[in-house]
Amino acid sequence: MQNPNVSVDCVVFGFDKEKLNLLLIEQKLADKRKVQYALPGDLILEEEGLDQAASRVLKEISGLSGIYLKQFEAFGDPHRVKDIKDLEFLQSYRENPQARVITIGYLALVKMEDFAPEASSFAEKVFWQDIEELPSLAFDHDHIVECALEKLRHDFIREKTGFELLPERFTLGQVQRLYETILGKKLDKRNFRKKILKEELVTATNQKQKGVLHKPARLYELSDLKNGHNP
Amino acid sequence: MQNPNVSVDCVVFGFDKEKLNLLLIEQKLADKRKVQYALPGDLILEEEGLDQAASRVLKEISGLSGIYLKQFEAFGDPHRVKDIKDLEFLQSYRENPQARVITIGYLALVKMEDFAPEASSFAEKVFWQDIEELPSLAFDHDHIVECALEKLRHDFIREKTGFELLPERFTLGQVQRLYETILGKKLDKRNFRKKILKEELVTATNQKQKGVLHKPARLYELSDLKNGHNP
DNA sequence: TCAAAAGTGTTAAAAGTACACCCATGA
DNA sequence: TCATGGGTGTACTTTTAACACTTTTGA
Repeated sequence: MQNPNVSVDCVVFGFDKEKLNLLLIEQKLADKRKVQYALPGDLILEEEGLDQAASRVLKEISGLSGIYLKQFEAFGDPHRVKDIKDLEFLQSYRENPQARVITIGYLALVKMEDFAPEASSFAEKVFWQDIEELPSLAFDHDHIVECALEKLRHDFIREKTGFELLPERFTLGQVQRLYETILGKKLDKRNFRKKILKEELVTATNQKQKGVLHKPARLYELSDLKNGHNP
Repeated sequence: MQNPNVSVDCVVFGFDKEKLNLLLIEQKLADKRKVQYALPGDLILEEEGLDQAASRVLKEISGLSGIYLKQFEAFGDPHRVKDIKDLEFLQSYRENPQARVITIGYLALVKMEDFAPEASSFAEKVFWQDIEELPSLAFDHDHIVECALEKLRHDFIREKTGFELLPERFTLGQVQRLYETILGKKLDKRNFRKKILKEELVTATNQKQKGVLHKPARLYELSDLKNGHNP
């Protein structure tokens, strides 16, 4: 049974070696000529925890599972539903379409290639969207995404996290590009390398890249240390 | 009209020049021989935002207003209500005593002397309690308080906040004791002074303490800078 | 004259920042 | 032979951490 007043919304960022993308759904609307984009999210069930709800909802809507979602903020503006389109959508899919809903925002960051979303439930489509080119979203989802991005960058800087976005073996250049993508700014190559090697989160292997049209880079892997305590 | 599923709980820390205290209520129970302590908190109203609800609830229960409350986390374990006493309490004060409630935690830090709480609503008493000697609390409030403390310390370290806890004019020793109280550890006097003076958040006055039984300290006040953009 | 907190500098280590050239590869 | 990203070191600045003695007051 659904709780009519509390939902979760999942802000799932995907990294594809170059850009940050956001997982969005296209809502199924009665009038097929209209389109509306939104975050994957839905009401929680009476008997589940919030974290659990976030995982379930994400899976039901997009097919994605095994993603570590972290709660980041609750949104409870009484007028979160801003648009006539939002109301139409709610009328199709909610027992109490006019009930006030407080939503709990969840955040994740994944390797895009590992997750191929497939639409189901009330999602017509599910897809990755470059965050530089986001469309306007339903409800207050624009605002939720903004808050999530801020939180992501803030956390990224101080936790030594994010290596799970890289392939099993990776070059330091790839790591640097990951950091640059997420933080949205350029970093100095030599200083970056010095720092990351000192932290000993990565270990050099004897392998090198092949088939690249430049000097092949040494491949690294996660140190055992770091491999141990990922969330 | 109350929303049966969403509440706010306020974790209000008070600083009294020496110790950190927590604002607690003693719940009114039908059986007067039983006592139960809890955070000030209640269901939100259908037409109010979350921040608004937190302020209202705190005021209704404790009489305190004008406190800057910041959301820090949502708690939604389906079995948050752990105790028979909790149920008794809910039966007295809630229309749907068995409804599942998700609560949004709010955090504040104030100068204790500025706020003299007065119990009303379902609070028998409201009082400041030294956080070193907290009793066990109702629902999952122990857990909420733990999370709040962690958040408080984390934020305190990096935002240059907390000066609002000091008197209008204060000594650097007082500032240091404030930091030590909140962070829960000793700091080096010389390094602390160097740092705080460099940041230029405080300005020396020509006044000195009087009537103290040691060398009187110079008094400082907030710089105009800092006075401007407090939340 | 004593107790109690105020006040004050130096040094060493660590961390951060800026910066420019050669290298190995496949096309 | 060229375009491309890989790879490397040094000098400077800033930040942090450790540490001990003298001063002023009221009791």
